Amino acid sequence: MEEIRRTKSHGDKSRTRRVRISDLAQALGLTKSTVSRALNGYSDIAPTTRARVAKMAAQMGYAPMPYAQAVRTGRVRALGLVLELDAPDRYGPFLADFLGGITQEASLEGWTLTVSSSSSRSEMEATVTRLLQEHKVDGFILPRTQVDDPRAAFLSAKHVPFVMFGRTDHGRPDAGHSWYDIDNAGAMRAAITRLAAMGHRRIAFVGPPASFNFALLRRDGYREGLAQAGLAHDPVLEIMEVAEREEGAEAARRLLDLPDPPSAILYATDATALGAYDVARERGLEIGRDLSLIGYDGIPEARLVTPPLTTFAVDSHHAGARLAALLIAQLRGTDPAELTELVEAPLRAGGSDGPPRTRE
Amino acid sequence: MEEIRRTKSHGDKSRTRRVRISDLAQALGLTKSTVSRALNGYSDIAPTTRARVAKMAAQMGYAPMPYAQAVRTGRVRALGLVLELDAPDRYGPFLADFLGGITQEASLEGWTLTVSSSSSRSEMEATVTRLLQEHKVDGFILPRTQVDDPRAAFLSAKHVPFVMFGRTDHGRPDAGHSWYDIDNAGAMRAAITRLAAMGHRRIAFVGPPASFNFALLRRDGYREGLAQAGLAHDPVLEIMEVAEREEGAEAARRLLDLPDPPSAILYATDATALGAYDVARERGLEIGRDLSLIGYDGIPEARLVTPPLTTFAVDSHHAGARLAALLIAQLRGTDPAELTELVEAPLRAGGSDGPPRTRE
DNA sequence: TAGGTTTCCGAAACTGGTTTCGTAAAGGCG
DNA sequence: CGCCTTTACGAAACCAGTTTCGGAAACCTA
Repeated sequence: MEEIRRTKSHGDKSRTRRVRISDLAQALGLTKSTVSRALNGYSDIAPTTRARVAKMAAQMGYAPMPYAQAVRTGRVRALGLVLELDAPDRYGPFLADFLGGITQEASLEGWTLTVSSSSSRSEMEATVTRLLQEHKVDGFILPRTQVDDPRAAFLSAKHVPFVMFGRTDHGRPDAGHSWYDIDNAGAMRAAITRLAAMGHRRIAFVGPPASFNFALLRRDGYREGLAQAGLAHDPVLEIMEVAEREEGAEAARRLLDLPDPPSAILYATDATALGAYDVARERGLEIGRDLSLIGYDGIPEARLVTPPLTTFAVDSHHAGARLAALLIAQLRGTDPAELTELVEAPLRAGGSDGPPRTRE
Repeated sequence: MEEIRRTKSHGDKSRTRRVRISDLAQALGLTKSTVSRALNGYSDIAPTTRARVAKMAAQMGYAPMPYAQAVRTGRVRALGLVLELDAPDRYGPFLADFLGGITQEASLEGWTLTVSSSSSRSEMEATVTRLLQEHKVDGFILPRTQVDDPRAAFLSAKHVPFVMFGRTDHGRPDAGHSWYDIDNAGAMRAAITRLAAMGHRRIAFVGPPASFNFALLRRDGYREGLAQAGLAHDPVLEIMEVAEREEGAEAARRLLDLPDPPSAILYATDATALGAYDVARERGLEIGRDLSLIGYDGIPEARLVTPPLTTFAVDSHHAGARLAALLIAQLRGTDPAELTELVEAPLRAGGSDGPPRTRE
């Protein structure tokens, strides 16, 4: 660390000086305390004065410096996001959209996003603690909520506002947290309903490792869909622990080699569903006729295969935007228990599903 | 906007009060000005006093509040990153690693990362301007540098420190900017050298649209590699404008249907190289024997195919970390012209390349 | 019209730091 | 040993805001 001589060179502050609240006050013939209260909506300012101040502020391009405000208020208008580096799929191709959604929404309200990362729980706690201690963020967005999420417990204990992407406990009454979630089970039910309406009677399901919360939710939706459609649940047609494209292909081979193979396969993720395309090519099966497929996620590649994969298009951008909006509302005083949103993932029909070829 | 009554409720500040510089000063029997100067390395503090202060600060867990410092210094120890939402590939699977690299390095130095996004140039300028005006960041990291990048020009004009991922002008003397880059051309040369050493004489190249800067760089590397190996450059073997897996497959078909087909194909991106696997399966070709392939990027999926794709593993995490380090160094006063780094992408050998099958 | 309220603004304290400036004490020199 | 520098710290101003408090003027009411 280099020594600092008595007179520290200050860098050239040649950029035109920004307008401060005192400049604004002087221009208006008021004191800065009045201007501050006018701008912050205090009730002891005359409406006419408030309007004058607002107008002049806009005219002079005045914008308060959040850091200076933070010294007094403790709020910096910054949202925090902690990425988990040990996430096996690196958040796939969705991270950019997700971040875009958060930042665009935050930007509209004059907030910003501070991101950090951690590769273990202890590191996460250290990171969060530092961000809070340094007053760099006002609240957190938690992606990838798990059942009984340690982050939620940690932040709750510290009375730090946060919103979760995904609910921690399903069915049970909420713990008063704020969340945004996509109806995974509902999408799977809708897929089964769709396939059953087309005439499919044996529909298989291929899902990710059961350690993922969403894997269980989607599997439950599959089973519920079968029940709704009046179809029996055959355990042979349900394969879990499938994460990669190649594993998805392997699952398809096993299913098609059954004595009574399914006519349709519902994949819990697009990435694994693409493996079925490889198998279809191997075996000369026409997807959408000989074998129907439906995926989930809406990854870009799903549109590019032939025929395009029918899937549920998760809108990461929208998720990010809503999460930001929910957190900002909470930071402005809304009760977190009121800030919950459950949305449906819309179906994006490709050509990968159709009526089963009638056996003759 | 709701009215604020005269006495604003302040939220429950029940969390134990943080130690302030004045607490520290009192505990030491010094004034806060002395403590501040001791902590910031001023030369007019006795070494013994400095040590005493440092020790007590550690003991009491004192950490200055960056926002309060910022009011006076104008520096907030925050790096800015502007994502471009219109990037066609959404930064692929690399964004999480890249962000992880930046934030981990920044965190070590006590800095944080503020990200924002834009979907057009004017939006980018507005976003950057707001971040600067609000003093939310001290400098920027620019991903995806293009030739003659408008962002660099914009920030230069405002005298805002920044580092670029990728050089703007190659060959020409630098404009005094700071950058980090991966030697694209060098990797392609190395690939050709490797294939030539294995005995390949006709090596094709499949590259992305020429509007991408890196596409041209990699193509140049291919050509240089051929020249170094003493091989002729056959324009028929060079296919550009290929971005997706399916297009990569199509390119492979065209090349293999030539009267004198190549024995090896160098793909500028892994995603497109995977298309050649589909073609090999179609035609019963054994990859690594009948057809050699080398890719570039090191995407996760490249390890999972059979045989694994030989590729150049770009280390996004490292790139992020180094960019953060370069920017922080610049913000601490180092001349940006001295802060440049060119790294090689290391080869990650799979089994997709080998000696050509001898024609008989 | 006197007396009590309200309304509305200014003055000043405050936030948590940094930096300038002044000066007492210690050290160097002849 | 006296004078001139250094050394090392304290006092106070400062940064850009917010918030508390007090009081003059305007508004009611009787």
